[in-house]
Amino acid sequence: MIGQDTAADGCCPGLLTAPLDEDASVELARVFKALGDPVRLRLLSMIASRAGGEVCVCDLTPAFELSQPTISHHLKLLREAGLIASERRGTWVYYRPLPETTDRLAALLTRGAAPAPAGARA
Amino acid sequence: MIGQDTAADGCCPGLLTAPLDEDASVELARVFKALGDPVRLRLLSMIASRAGGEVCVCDLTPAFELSQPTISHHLKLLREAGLIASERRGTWVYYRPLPETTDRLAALLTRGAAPAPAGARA
DNA sequence: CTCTTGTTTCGACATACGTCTATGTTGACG
DNA sequence: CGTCAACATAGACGTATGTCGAAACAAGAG
Repeated sequence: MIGQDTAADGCCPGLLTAPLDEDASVELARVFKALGDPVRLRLLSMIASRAGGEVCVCDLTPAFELSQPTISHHLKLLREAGLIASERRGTWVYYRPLPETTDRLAALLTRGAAPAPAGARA
Repeated sequence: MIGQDTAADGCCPGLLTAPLDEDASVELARVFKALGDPVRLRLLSMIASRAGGEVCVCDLTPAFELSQPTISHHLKLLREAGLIASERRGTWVYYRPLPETTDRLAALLTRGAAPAPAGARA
């Protein structure tokens, strides 16, 4: 839901080398804003550290002193930012990381990155 | 102003491999929150693209359709997040990037980074 | 079908955030 | 000293965000 298909993305040259297009800044800010909360940061971290497997909400909730709806709300924001994905299996919902998005951010924040040389838009 | 000297930082193992300490998440969220606004993202981008030199506010303000105090406010947030630094020279104030912070973020978002193998704290 | 458990959605509310105008502060120049 | 220009700060205002409790939804068990 970020910029996987927005052609005017300007994602690749990196944030630190070119002045960053206005549309791109809006898209990008959406993702950074999703990371701009301690709870969401910890949630993402907990989910991503299980790089192969998934985590169900029932495992995440007790780690915080917050109500279950609040955790669910934060997970929704992370999902809408394209940072995680969810899948329901039986009674439980399992969350897993979407590394492409964090990879993209890491590349953007890396100096002189220019990660995708030729039109590697996919 | 982020975590250059907070010992309980946990900055190094990377966000995606270990569950991320609670204090660290607060510090880190502060930086991401600073990036979670299109205007600040563009400001940082404009400043960082002058990697060697500086930019004065008078060059930044006209690029946006916002009042000068608003730009000043955003610059202050970026400064408090440790992403940029400012220096007054005569009438003008020049801003320059602080790459250490963005480097740190990039490392945190990189999978399997683990840049500091053994207890390389500081 | 009903009941129980896990999860999401819905309103409501307090606080934080982005923006503005007005005012201060700092330095250059007569 | 007075005035002007560049930035910063202060206060105000509307909107967004984080949180909750209550209710709705989904799926398995009896």
